Amino acid sequence: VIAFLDTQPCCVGAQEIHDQLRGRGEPVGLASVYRVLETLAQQGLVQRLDLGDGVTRFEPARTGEDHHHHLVCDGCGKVESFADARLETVIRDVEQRSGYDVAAHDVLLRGACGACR
Amino acid sequence: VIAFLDTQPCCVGAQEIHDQLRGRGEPVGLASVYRVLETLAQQGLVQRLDLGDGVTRFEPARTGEDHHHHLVCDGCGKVESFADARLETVIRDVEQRSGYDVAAHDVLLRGACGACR
DNA sequence: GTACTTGCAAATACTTTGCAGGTAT
DNA sequence: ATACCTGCAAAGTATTTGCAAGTAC
Repeated sequence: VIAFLDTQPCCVGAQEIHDQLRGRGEPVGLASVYRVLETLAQQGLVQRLDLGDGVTRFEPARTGEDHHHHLVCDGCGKVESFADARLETVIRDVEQRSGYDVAAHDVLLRGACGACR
Repeated sequence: VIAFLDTQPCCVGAQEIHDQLRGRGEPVGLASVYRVLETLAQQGLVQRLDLGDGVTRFEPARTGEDHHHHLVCDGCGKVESFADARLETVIRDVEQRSGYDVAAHDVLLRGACGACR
């Protein structure tokens, strides 16, 4: 599961991970996938993500260069990612003023993609 | 349901709405609550929100002055809201460059609140 | 009467847990 | 032998849907 996650550029759901691993011959159970993800999430190694479709997704919590956020198309369900340095700066600023010890942040944009407009 | 939502300063879950309405004597069914929320969400009158605990929350999509985002405490589950004008400006900018017709955006910060640190 | 709305109960979908069998030390 | 890990099946939870009864026009 860890090796698979590491090859993923963006977020994936537990069932998707399970199907992919099964597809390549790994006899792993769905419960084990969830258990691994739970452990990794607790340690902050993967980030939990909820895109609003009822499926919890996970992605490696890469530091720095690969940090990104998500754009979801309400029409076709497509998920894209984007990154913006100014956005990160402003968020870091908000975090510092919040009084919280912020462990993670997430920005979600939803709307119609170019094809669905 | 609409009247109740209108009195809510921040997001609430469907079951919570149901319990509250029942508590004040309204004999409404849980399914109807979900149906109303679904309709309102489709029309863009309420915003769907996923805070990561498996419960979908809803809040009135108020224009302008009441627009805010959320801070969730991983320790005690407390949810707070915050607003930041600079953040909105930067997000609007990202939205325009995205190629999407963005209908809604959401920023979620999670970490330890002052008491839980 | 027709069309729409309602609440209940059943169904669905995702996630978590119990447990028996297996592996490593 | 002890402690841990695994997969399957069952349980749990949140949400959606089918349907019969009720309401409005």
